[in-house]
Amino acid sequence: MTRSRLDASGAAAARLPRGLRRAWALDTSAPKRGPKASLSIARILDEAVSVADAEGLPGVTLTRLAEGFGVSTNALYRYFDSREELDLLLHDHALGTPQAPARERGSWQDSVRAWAHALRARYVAHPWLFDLRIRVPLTPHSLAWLEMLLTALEHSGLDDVQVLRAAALLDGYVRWNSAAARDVAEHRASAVDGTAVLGVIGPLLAERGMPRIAALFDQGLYRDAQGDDDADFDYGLSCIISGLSQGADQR
Amino acid sequence: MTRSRLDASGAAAARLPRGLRRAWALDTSAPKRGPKASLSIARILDEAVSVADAEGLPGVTLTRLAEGFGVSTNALYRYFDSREELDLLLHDHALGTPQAPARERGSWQDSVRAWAHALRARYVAHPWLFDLRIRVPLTPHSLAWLEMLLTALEHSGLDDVQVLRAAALLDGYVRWNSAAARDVAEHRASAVDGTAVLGVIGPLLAERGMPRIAALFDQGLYRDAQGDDDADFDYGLSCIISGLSQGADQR
DNA sequence: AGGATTAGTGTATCGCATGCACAGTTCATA
DNA sequence: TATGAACTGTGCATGCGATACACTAATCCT
Repeated sequence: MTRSRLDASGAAAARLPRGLRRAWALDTSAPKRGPKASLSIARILDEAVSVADAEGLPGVTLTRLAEGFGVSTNALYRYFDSREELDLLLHDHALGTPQAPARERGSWQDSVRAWAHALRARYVAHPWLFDLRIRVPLTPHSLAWLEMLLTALEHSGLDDVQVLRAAALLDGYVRWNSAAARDVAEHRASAVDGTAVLGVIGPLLAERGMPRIAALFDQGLYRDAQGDDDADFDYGLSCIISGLSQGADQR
Repeated sequence: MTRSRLDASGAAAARLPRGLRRAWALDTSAPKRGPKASLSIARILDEAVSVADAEGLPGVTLTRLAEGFGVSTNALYRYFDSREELDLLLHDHALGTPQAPARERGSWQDSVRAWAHALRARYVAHPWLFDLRIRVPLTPHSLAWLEMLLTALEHSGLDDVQVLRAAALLDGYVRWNSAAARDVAEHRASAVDGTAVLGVIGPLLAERGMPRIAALFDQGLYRDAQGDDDADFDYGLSCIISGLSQGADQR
């Protein structure tokens, strides 16, 4: 994979990290000599997604993937340069293409709401996405989702800077909320029996100057809140949208 | 560290994961026989924080810590059971005690704002906290911060369920925003020169059906936004608080 | 004094990413 | 049509981090 494999935009693209080049499909030309590749990055990513969906990200190991394909571990390095790059591609791959641009009819608030629910669905489908530590995902699908959000915000009346901030806020909310919901759900399912934990910590709270949390624990709010994930999500989303609307009005 | 080392609350506490027991200082009694410990979990945590502050979390390695103390790696296992437990304790340790309860005077909105800024300051001081993957931090300091937030929300007029949701929303916002700001800052600083990346990707965006992001890139909004972290943070915070206020009014 | 406890050491293992040299393929060109 | 450059995949080896285990040494209760 030398410079010669780069297409037209190659000159500048050469300065991009390999992962981004691959993510944007900037290395187009297929090799002309040598054996045909038995795999493809796409197949590898599909497999990785399957494994991750089934066993979580820790199950996604180069060794594991290679076994799945019946090749040696190092063979995979023909398709990406490092585990880190694989992670980046995996992230973008699992995120997928956002659904068609928000419907024209309806308020921008509704569009944003729809966007948020759609993105959330992706995270629910691939909860391990949060275990991938992708700092700044300048990848096609990531940005495509952002583009959709910007579209939804187009008639919000917010100025450019505000739109950017709103997008960051909304995107962050969806991700954060989804991650938190997943963590809590897992905790409930796996912990040393969540009840036992609360049973011990609850009483401690009052002793240690945390009466309000203690009260919440007593009321069982920490426990019974389960299943209300959707309602929780909508509540926060409404808050944010309502806050944004107000900001837009005040301009 | 057998059952005999547990204090009064020991019977029930025995079901708690070791890490939580230690975090809540439920194992109080000191050993009566044997050599004196040359270290303490507190010293280890202090050291770990120093290393993490200086070199990031990857620098925090059992080997590294042990070297710092001049003991063997395995000696550390006398103070915690696993790396995972160390991480939990480290998280709680670095979070620290929240400052005194929000001032009495002022609106609840101001209290919340102050709380958010205070927590954010902690994350700015220890950016590696986000690299620690603590799912559900039922630890003293974590809950202490939550308690402060609940205090601030006490006169918000929100009902119990809403307060819990508001707390999750605000807490999540601070964490998410701080993490994102850190990631972007790091990216700008270290990337293959952020400019080069944008220079290549920017033109691609228009070609690939993302005109709005392309426009943002053109305007340099992605680049120039730097340094506005505080303003960005306040904008989002205001949105949320304003949204919460509205919800409270409508009740 | 003696044994139970506990701290710290040394050695070894395991999982995982990864570097390197090499063998086997395939095709463009001389 | 031979020949070698361009490629794919293999085997072997290394390094790092966490962690198990067996052992020595210290300390104190009885």
